[in-house]
This record gives sequence, structure tokens and C-alpha cells, in this order.
Amino acid sequence: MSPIKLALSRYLAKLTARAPIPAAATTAFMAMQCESVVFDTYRDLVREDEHTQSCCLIGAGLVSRYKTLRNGGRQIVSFHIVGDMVDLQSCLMRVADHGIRAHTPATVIRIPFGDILHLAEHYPELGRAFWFDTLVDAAIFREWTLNVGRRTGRERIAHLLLEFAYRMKAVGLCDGIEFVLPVTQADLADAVGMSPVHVNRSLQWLRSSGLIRTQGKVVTIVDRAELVALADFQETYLHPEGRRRMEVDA
Amino acid sequence: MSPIKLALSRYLAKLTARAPIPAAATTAFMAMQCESVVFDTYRDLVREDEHTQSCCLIGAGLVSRYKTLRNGGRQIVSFHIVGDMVDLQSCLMRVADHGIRAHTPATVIRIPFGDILHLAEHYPELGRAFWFDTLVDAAIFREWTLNVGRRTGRERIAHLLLEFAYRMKAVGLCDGIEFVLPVTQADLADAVGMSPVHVNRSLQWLRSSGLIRTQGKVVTIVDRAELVALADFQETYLHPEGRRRMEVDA
DNA sequence: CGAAGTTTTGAGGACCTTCAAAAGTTGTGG
DNA sequence: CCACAACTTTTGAAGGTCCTCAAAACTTCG
Repeated sequence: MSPIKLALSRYLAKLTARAPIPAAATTAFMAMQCESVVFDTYRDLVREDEHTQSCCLIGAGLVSRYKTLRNGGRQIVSFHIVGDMVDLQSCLMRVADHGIRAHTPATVIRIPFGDILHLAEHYPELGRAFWFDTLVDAAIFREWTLNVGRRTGRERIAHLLLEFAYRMKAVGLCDGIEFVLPVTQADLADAVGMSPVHVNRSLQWLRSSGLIRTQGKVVTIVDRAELVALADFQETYLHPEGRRRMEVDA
Repeated sequence: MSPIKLALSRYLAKLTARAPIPAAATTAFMAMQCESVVFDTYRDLVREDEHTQSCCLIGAGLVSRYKTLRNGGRQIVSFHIVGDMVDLQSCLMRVADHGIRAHTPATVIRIPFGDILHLAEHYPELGRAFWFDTLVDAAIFREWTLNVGRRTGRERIAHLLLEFAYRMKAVGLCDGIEFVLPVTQADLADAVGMSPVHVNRSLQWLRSSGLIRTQGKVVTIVDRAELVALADFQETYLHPEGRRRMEVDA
């Protein structure tokens, strides 16, 4: 199977895990014509205010979505890993209100809007699955707003690490306790709305309190229970429930 | 026309302004069986973690969506006014990851999920319109994350006021410069992620700088240009473009 | 091995918080 | 229509969190 087909089927597997999708729809989905593009670290997949034509499915690497202020302030609003369809919303909102950039060399499958919208129109289950995917996105944004708005520095970082571990585990890239977080502390600062210096000090505190360990870019969660308590992490917002609930009432 | 029909048609008008919807779909939409409920100030329309059966279309009043921390911290993630379908996302995500509450006496039209999903399935244009509506939601969440993450206290409040004025104007409740903001400073604090005291001082600063005026709950934007500059307010994220773009390529 | 980037440290100060109380506003019942 | 209670806004003061600037230590990589 080609890398593109592999990425498509991985995304399809994610959607299917939430709600069943008929064979005809999956066949049509797999038949889409896409191209694969590789971006270097810190290259933009999409610039802010850009008028796009296709959306990005991550085949490999780590990317973030961000917004910037005129004074240079940057806020990362989400991270995305393998199997994530990053900007499905741009199918309907053609002018990007945020940028997307790579934090590692990243393989991106570009899927034309037309194809997505066509599928959504002709296969209601797919349309609903796409919709659901953007809803999970929105739920994560809400949690991030809470994160930067109402948690202390330490708590914010703890929360971000837990979310990352959870999502990496969901795609089999981590056992839930140890993972590679390939971002600098400056990037982390942009994600949690703090200064790099304070991120550094908060990390030191998390380490010296025996909650996490770090060696280079690999993070190990040492005391998960305490970390969860500190961050007040409740995975509800990641909506892992999809499948069960949606099968109940079609 | 009954109050319920009125609210439904107002929402439909909003959707139609973004993209055309065929007559059959609008007829089916208007035929939905809904009930109208009134909530007192500070009553929850939906509690956090509640398992809901219907979504809320606002007929009158102001409501907010919020998340809370175990330590009591509360973060308002959005405000909603007349004509807003507050929790369309709960059609697919049955367990609410956030609460919804009234800030004034509020009239709420309850629309059963089944009806919405049925319409979305049989009328692709409506399905797409619902999807789009939740995408605008998500865009606003992103901007709020930027707001609390990267703006100073004054800037945050300035931004919130401008967003509010914009949205009130969009539904004809304000001329763009003067409007009623029926929330306490404590609520405002929860929306911008600050303490009530600092909200008070930031408001004083905005007033004494000649940017706004307030009398009770009515806010007047005195120097819009300066306020926009201060807040770095760009209305792109509110995605007013809907209509034009979506007509181009169906 | 040197250059560039990243993490760490130090120090001073700004922003924002907490606590507490006073002043002002709103609503209700007599 | 006033009186009183409850709430909201405003003020003061002290202190913590977090920021900025700046430089040193450590990594990474060509």
C-alpha cells in the first residue's frame, strides 16, 4: 500500500472507530486523488489569511495550528500528529484564520476540498464523521481556553503533557507514560501562553516534584495520578466515547 | 407567527445568509416540533457532564458556555445571543463537556437531536450549514484562546467588547457602538481569565483613556479605531464571508 | 571544533491576584 | 415610597506569579 493510501486508511480507521461507515463510502474515500508533500521543521503548511484549496492529513511528524498578534505574540491553539486531519474546517471556511506549521519534518497528504465535500454530500455517514471530527477539535479548543485562562503555569504544562500522552497513545505512538515531545520550550511557551523562561522553571518544578522526567525531547510521566490531580485532567473533552453512543441511535 | 417559529426562521435566515438552502429543506426545518423554555438568570440550561437530548436555540437573553475546575475556577468560553444555536455539537457528542447558563432571563427553544440529524442526513445543504455553524464556533474558541493566552488584561476586555458589539450588530441589537452587556464584572472576569478586581481596573483604564464609556450595563464604544488597534481585533475569525465564498463552488 | 540553537540561571520589575472593606446600586416588602 | 438586604462596583494594600533582559552553560550539527 502506498504511503498515501496508508494515511487515508488510518484516518478512515479513526472515523470508523467512532461510528460505522458503509463500504461504498470507504471505497469512495480511498479512491480520492491526493498528493504527498514533505515540510521541513518550522515551515508553514498554511499561512495565516491564506486562501487554501485542500486540507492536510498528517502522515508523519508534528504540526501545530497557531494565531499571531501584530506585536509578535504567538499562540499555538493545537498540536496535531499522525492520523489527524488538521484543517478540515477550511473546506467550508476558505480563508484560514490561523496558520499551520511543522515542528518536525512532516509528511502531509493534501486532499482537495472538492473531494471531501462531494463525499460529505453523497455519503451522509461520512459527512457526519467529518463533522464529528471538527467537533472534537472544537472541544479541544475549549479545553485549551480553560487551560490558559484558569490554570497556573505548572498546571498548564501538566495538562498539555497529559493530553499529548493520551493522543499519542490513541495512535499507538506511546504507552501512555513515555513519549517524544519534539518541541522547544519556546514553542511550549506559545502553546500554554507563558514566557519561555517560566516554562523552563515550571518544568523544573514538575521534575523536582517527581511528577515527570525528561531527557532531551523524551518525556516520562513518573507519577500520573499526581499529575492528573495537579492538572485537573479529565479526558471527557477528548470525546473518546464516539462509537458506543453513536451506534445507539442512527 | 409563534415565538418558536419566529426563532426558527431567524436561525434559518442566518444559515441562508451564508449559503443558499433549498425550499424543501427550509420547509422541513420549520416543521420541527420544539418547545420553548424560560430560564432565570444564573440557571443552567445544561450542566457539565449532563447527557442531553436536545439542543438550545436562543430566543431571547444572554447565555454563556463555561467549564469549571475542581478548585472552583470557572472559564467562560463563549457568549450567545438571540439567534444562536448554542450547542449544536451535542447532537453528535451526547455528553456535554461544558455547561451552559443564563446571564439574563432567557428564552430557549429546545430542538430534539433526532430532528436535526434527520434534516442533516436528508438535506445536504442543511447538513453543511449546521457543520459550518459549528465551525464558526470553533473559530471563536481559537480566538478566545489567543485572547486569554497572549493579550494583556486591557486588551482582552477591549477584544471581548468588540466581538460582542460585532455580533450584536449582526442580529440588529446594536448599531455597532452602543450596546447592553448584561453581565457583572465577575462574569467578565471568568470570560477573560482574570480576577474581578483587575477587570474593574482595566475597565477604568479603558474609560479614562477615552476608549469606552459605561453607564450601568450599557457600554459605548467611544474611539473604535483605537480600541481595535489596542485589541488587535480582526474580524476575519468571525467568518462573515460565508455567503459569497460558498456560492462560488457548490 | 566552531556556530547556532536551546536550556538554564539571575535579577529586577510589571502585571495581576488575594483579601478586605467601603461605596454605590438594585430589588423587595412593609 | 422608604428602608433594608443583597448584590455589584470601587478602592486600598501587600504579595505572588510571571515577564523581560541578559548572560552563561549546555547541545546539536555541519
